[in-house]
Amino acid sequence: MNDIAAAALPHEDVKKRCSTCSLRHLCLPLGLDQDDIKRLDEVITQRRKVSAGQHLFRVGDAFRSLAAVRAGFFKVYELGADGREQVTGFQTEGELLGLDAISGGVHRGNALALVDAEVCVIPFDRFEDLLTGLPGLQRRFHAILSASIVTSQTLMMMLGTMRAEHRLAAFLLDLSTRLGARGRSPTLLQLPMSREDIGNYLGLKLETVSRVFSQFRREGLVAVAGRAIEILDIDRLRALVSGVLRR
Amino acid sequence: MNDIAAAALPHEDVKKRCSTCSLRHLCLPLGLDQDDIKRLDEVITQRRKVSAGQHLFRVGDAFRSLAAVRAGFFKVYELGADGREQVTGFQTEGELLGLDAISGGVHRGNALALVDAEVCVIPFDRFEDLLTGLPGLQRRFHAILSASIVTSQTLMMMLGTMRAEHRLAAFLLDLSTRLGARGRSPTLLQLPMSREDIGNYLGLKLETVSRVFSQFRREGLVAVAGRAIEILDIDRLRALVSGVLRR
DNA sequence: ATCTGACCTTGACGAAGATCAAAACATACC
DNA sequence: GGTATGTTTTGATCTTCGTCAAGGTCAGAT
Repeated sequence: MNDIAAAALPHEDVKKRCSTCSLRHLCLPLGLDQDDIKRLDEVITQRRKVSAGQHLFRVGDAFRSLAAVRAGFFKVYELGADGREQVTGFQTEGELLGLDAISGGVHRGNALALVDAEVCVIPFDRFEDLLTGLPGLQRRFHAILSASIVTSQTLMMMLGTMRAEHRLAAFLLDLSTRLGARGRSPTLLQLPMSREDIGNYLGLKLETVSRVFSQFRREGLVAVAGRAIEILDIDRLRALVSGVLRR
Repeated sequence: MNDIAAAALPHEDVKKRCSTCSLRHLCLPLGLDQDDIKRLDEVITQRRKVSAGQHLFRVGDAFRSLAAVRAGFFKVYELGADGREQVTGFQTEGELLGLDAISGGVHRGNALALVDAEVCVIPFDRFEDLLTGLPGLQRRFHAILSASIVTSQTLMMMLGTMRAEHRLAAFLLDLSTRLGARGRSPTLLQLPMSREDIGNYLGLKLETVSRVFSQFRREGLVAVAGRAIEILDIDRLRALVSGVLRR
């Protein structure tokens, strides 16, 4: 292979650019102009595949890069002093992993691929350097960090004030919205996580999650077939979350 | 008054600079060199007093500035669709308010002064401009945002997995640490918030908070006199949180 | 085809914490 | 001082969810 051939971008690489990525309206590049995205392309050059059941990172791993989910689904969870597990989030396409490790330089959670997944690697040092020259990207990054705080607070609200049925309803609606924004069906959900993972995320036991699913099924809110969930009455689910329906 | 006199900084203003602020080792300036802090001083020029019982901002207020708590104590809380309240945090000296409003441009929570308080106003546009020229400050700001995510996740863990006594113990220890870092007694706590606020923060009812306080008192962990709390056995409190003491 | 293991559902029971109620206590205001 | 008002403590009871246990379903391995 001669130099010119080596310099030419193989087909693979073209697809790996933010500029042409199908997720660019959801991910980091949202709202940036073409020039800024080109600069991003120079920094985000690496992709990494993570098979289902594999960890992308674990607690204590040194933090060098953020990861943007390109495909698949991750769960991020922490282990308490005595082994209690708390799932802090489920991340999918266009969402960032590792934000909590920026302070401290060490990963605080474990990121496990629930299905075969792929992430774009964002070397953080180079990324921070890039930010100083690109005010648009800086604003976008701060917005992402801030949105991540908002997400946590919403979950805190759920854990602190809601009953089991409200939590599960809110969970399904959130998932529905996020999948819808990614061009998937907002009513036909193929859950990548187990009842136990859901319960852990919502502060419930898996039996309770299962019971509430059954209750929703009896009430005609959803159809349940294992991890395949169909939302049948989204308005009533919404009413449940906003507390209009007390029972 | 002549020009020179006008240009000279009145005594008041000298005290209002980050460079000389007694909280600079806790607040935004942490880890910055003198030159960077001087640049901060140019942007953070305004202070605002907030009396006990007053709001610094409310849900829906336009977001223009972050606020750094200079003195006093705030509670930040959100109201759910049906009026459920969830306290998302208690902020004191050196801590920032309004981070969750960066994305969205609108405040997500209500910030209420629990005692007479004062904040330094950080106009966000000018602050973001400043960041692009000061990599050190940028790193510090990202660390603060990231740390805020970590704090939320810690609380999520508490709400999701811990029992009432563990939550209250963790709350007291957190407060003790933060007050200690601010040169106050880490064992003699004067709580600025009501039992209801504490309960709301921890996902408990005020009666439960009161009962757990009484239980701790009977067990010799703390002395309780209304809102004045003395931690008597910090080691046992710590053991409780880390799950060593199951009962 | 059947065995195996992981995951899900359902039931019975118990415990933690919420709710309801009343009294004690503190604080500010006449 | 005495009264009104808000906060905290404590008790009795009820609800929700967790725990324990058994059985069912499904996919992949043998």
